[in-house]
Amino acid sequence: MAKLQKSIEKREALLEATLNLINSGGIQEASMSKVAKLAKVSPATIYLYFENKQDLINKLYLDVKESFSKKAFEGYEEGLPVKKSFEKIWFNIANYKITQRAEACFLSQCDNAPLVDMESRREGLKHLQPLLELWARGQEEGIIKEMSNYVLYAYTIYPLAFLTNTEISVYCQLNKSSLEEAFQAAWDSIKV
Amino acid sequence: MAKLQKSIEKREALLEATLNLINSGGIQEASMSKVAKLAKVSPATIYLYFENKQDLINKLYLDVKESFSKKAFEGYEEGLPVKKSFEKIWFNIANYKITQRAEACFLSQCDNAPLVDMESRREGLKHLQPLLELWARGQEEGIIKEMSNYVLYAYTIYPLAFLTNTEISVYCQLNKSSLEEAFQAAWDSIKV
Amino acid sequence: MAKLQKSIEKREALLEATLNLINSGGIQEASMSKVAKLAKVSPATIYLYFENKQDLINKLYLDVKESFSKKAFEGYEEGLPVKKSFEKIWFNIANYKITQRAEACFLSQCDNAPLVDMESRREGLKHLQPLLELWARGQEEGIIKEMSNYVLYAYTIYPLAFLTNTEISVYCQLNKSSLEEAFQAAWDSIKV
Amino acid sequence: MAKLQKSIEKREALLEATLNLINSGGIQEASMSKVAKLAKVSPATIYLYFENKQDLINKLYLDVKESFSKKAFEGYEEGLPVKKSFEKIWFNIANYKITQRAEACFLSQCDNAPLVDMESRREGLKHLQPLLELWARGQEEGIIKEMSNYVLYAYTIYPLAFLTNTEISVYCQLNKSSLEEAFQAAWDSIKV
DNA sequence: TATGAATGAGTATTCATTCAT
DNA sequence: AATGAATGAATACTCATTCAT
Repeated sequence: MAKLQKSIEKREALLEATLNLINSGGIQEASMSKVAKLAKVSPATIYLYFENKQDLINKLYLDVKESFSKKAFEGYEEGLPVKKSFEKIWFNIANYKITQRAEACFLSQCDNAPLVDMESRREGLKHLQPLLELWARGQEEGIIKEMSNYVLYAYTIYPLAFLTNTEISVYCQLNKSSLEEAFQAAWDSIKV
Repeated sequence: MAKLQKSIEKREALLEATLNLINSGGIQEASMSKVAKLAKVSPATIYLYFENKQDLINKLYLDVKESFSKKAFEGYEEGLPVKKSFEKIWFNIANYKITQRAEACFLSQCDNAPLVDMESRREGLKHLQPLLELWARGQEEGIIKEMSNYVLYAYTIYPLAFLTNTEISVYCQLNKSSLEEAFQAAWDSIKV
Repeated sequence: MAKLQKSIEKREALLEATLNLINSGGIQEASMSKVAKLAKVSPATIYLYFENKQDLINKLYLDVKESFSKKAFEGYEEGLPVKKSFEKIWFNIANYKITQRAEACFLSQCDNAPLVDMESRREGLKHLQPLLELWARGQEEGIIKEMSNYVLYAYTIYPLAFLTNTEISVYCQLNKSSLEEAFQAAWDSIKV
Repeated sequence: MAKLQKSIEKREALLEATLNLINSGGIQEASMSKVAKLAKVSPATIYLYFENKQDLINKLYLDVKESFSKKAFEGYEEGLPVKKSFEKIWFNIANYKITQRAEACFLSQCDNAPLVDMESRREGLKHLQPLLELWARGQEEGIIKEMSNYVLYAYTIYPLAFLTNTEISVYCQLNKSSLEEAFQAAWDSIKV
């Protein structure tokens, strides 16, 4: 009860502290003692919750990745037409990236720098499965180009990482209309 | 002469060593002494060529960014039609990312993690100017959608980073036909 | 009863765990948490049975020393002739060192490194009293050289520590005949 | 010259500091930072001279072992009669153990606790070769009992470790006559 | 009695940087 | 211009011990 609750809270405080530190200064700034200080625990306490630094980062990655996918497929039902479904998912993701900027940036960092180990990476990829299936259906129906999943992803989802990037978002704020624009570009790139 | 030449070579050896170390293990693996060892100089020598570690990385970034832009606009002439020109530049970039994978990955890492300071980042962006002008021309001519440069970039150039990514490229090798496919997607996303 | 029994068992499990850890890796490997884990209790539990780490080691020393002396004087009766008695004790000790190698090695470690505090050391020495008295008798009878107890010990009992040492025993296995040999050497060194 | 000299002195200061710390409190008291402080250098400096802590201790062991053997065989000539030669070596060793008590105790600690790795141990044993050869000669001549080297060592050299032990030497000071006594015991134990 | 969680002080080691030569 | 040696401060991680339950 109270104890378990506190334990969970501490774990989450540690993950959050790590996320924030990595986000603002890269791993180089996310030393275990800084993480501890920010989470208001002793350095030794971290090791009650995580095996070591790599484990802490891996777990953070999986944690964030899961929260991301939950949002991504929120309200998604398999029965709807492909474009409608895709639109739903795309906006879900865009929304996540805009509102949970810290998490989104962290994921980008993980995708482009060797922060996370291969196994966690592979684990993290699984979450996308429903989207891949949707694309397959679109291709069967002749709506979506016959391109590999990687290319489809590169032209529809990946660009969002750029647009919601901390640096970029300063100059290029995504409002409702520019978001519609971006979706149109995404769809145009893959639709037949 | 010989002396100056040697000096230049040493500087380049240092930059290359840094690039390789960062690429294979992130900044965490690129300690000054490792850089020195890999470049076969004394740690103290690095400080004759660079102010400090941050400066070394900034200079490396600018260096790579410049080599990248040189390739990107190689053979590009302003007179040609917009699509032809864009195609030229796009394939140049794709080519660079495929053949100079190390450099490309390093740039991705810099774009997504706080390795490089803001000033260098801004400096690095300048190189894209000709492409932005080309897009402006395309928009005047009514060929390219009226979207911000950021969006145009996100849907045409940025996806290449994903497709040539070390991890991804294992599963998704870009041969001639899939590259054509990818270009088509890029163009479809921004053409009117 | 059952409860007391369990308590005693736990104490012994702790002592045994400590012995094994120290034996295989020195005190450096015998951290309180490792001891706890090996004895299958919580670290905090150790402090119910022992004041602190030093106390744990002291108590272990005294414990082992006592078990050692029990064996050493097993079957020893004061009435028998000096040589016979000495032989009995010597073989008792040799036997202990061979069969209880772990305990023997631990004692050697304690005798040569500052693991145990002075008081426990002094306490441990008391157990030898009967042997010292036997020697005194031997000297009175003119059978044993008039040397200090320390020298007598050094040439009769102490060598056994070397011969049963973990490292040495690999190369030099003590069988019945070599044991006889060794006893002869011991006796020759002190007999008049 | 001056530089090399200073370097050698620093290395020796480190070895000496380690020796003293281990001697007075065991390895547990010989932390790298304490060693550094006692040797009046920065902790980082240790790593310019030794790979890591284990290496530091191994090197110290070999160093001391070498100085020990040098003394042990000082003035020893192969031509002399076996007993004379043995006497020479025995008193050399006794002398070393009495005058260089710190070194002697350290060696004892190494022989009885897992401080030093196996390879260094093996390396250290080589130094005894001349003594083993002397014994072999004594056995050929029918002067020394046909016992294994280990037993011969256990009854002649090893007892010295006990007698010169820090604790023991307080109660049992080895003066000239008691030393003669001890030698006699050693010889009696192995002579035919 | 017994514990899991917690911790400040400590561990071995590496860091970016400087300095005498 | 170039270096090897040096370092204080930092690194990830572990320790012996305590405490609320």
